[in-house]
Amino acid sequence: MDRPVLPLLGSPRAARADAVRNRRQLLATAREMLAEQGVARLTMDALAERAGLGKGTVYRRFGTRAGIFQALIEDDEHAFQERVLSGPPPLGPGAPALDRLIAYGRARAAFLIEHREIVRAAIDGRRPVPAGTEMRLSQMHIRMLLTQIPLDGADLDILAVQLTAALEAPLLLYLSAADFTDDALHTQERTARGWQDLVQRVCRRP
Amino acid sequence: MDRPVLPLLGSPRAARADAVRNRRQLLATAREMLAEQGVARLTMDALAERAGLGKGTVYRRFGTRAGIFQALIEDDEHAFQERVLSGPPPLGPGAPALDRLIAYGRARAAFLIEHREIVRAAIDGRRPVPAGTEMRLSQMHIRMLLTQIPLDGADLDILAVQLTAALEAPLLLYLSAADFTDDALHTQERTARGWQDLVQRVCRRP
DNA sequence: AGTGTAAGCGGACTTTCCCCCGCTTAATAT
DNA sequence: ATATTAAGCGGGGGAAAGTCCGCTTACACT
Repeated sequence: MDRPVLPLLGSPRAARADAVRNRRQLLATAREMLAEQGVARLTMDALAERAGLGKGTVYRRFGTRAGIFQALIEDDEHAFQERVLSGPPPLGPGAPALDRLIAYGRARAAFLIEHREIVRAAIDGRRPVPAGTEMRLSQMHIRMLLTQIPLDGADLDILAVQLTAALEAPLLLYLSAADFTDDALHTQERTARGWQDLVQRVCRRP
Repeated sequence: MDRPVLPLLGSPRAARADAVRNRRQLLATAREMLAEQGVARLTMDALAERAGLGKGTVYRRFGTRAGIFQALIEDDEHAFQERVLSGPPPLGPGAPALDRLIAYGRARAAFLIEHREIVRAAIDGRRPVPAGTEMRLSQMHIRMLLTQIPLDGADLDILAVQLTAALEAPLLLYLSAADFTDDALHTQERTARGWQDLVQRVCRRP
């Protein structure tokens, strides 16, 4: 019997059990090594060996070294998105869109500072401002909120990209600089205030 | 190009002739290889060999692989900054600050698209080099223009960082995506319009 | 259960980045 | 001119990223 030529959308194939297991194992091991030895010691070879797997498997699962850190962040990001999508206002639904936008910036700044070690490692090897998938979620959320605010004649797609970058830029700049330790909270707060000021300016009517 | 070192405050020493010569030689060779063989073939070893110099010299001059691309951009950037600082209005001095800001965004977008190949290579770099120098100039200029616009109670440093990132984000996002070729001008124009809209919103009075 | 097959796995191999450090040389002082 | 010295130079080498491809195995369909 001929097998279906095109699998229907969303069912290309179930992920194999060993693949899922190995992915989990690698992420867990990566977190251990990160906590114990810091970012620098987390090499692909060391990770593979400590996880008891082959190097090829690490690459199959994450593609690049930066991919590991992105995966780690996305992992944590799930809980964060949960709060954003269905938590209490003003972050979650129920508050005016502008308030949610401001709250989102504040929460996002806190999130990035809280995970600064991993974030730093993730941007260390890749794109400066737009940093992969994590940013895509931010962008989508911001765009969604923007649709609920009257902004005559604005290009929402561009505006969402601009605002997402504007939100993260001060933090990424800070994290890119070497030796951040003490004034993290100060940067976080200043970023949050700057964000609030920016979106209020952008969204107010003339 | 001469090194952009500030000779003002107690210059410790003049740059050595051979150092300057080698730097020029390396940049020229890098441009050749870039044009002939594309980005991927431009390795530190290959560059050194073709330039007839040692690997150590390449590393000494540019620090990292990404540093080469940054140096190439800065080279071109010099002419650009010339126009910005002392060219005709509205880009150069003489026009209202808001108009200059808008003109700057448009010119910057054109510049980045024009040099898209190199910019892309610089983005792909592995590690942050001395600093994102290219961006710093943008930031300083934008901040300078902002001081000439009444913006009550804004944190100018943060705002400059935010706007710089907002300006470049759409372009960098586009350049990060693989296979850009045809719709470059479209992206450029859309970015320029988006920038104009953004700064007008930010700078208008309530 | 048996079987076909696509996906996953592993680890040796290649590439290339970046560091190191003894030797050389240009700029300056005597 | 000669001596001094700090900066520059070179290329070997370690280390880690990323690739390749034959072997293995989980899953789906009889």
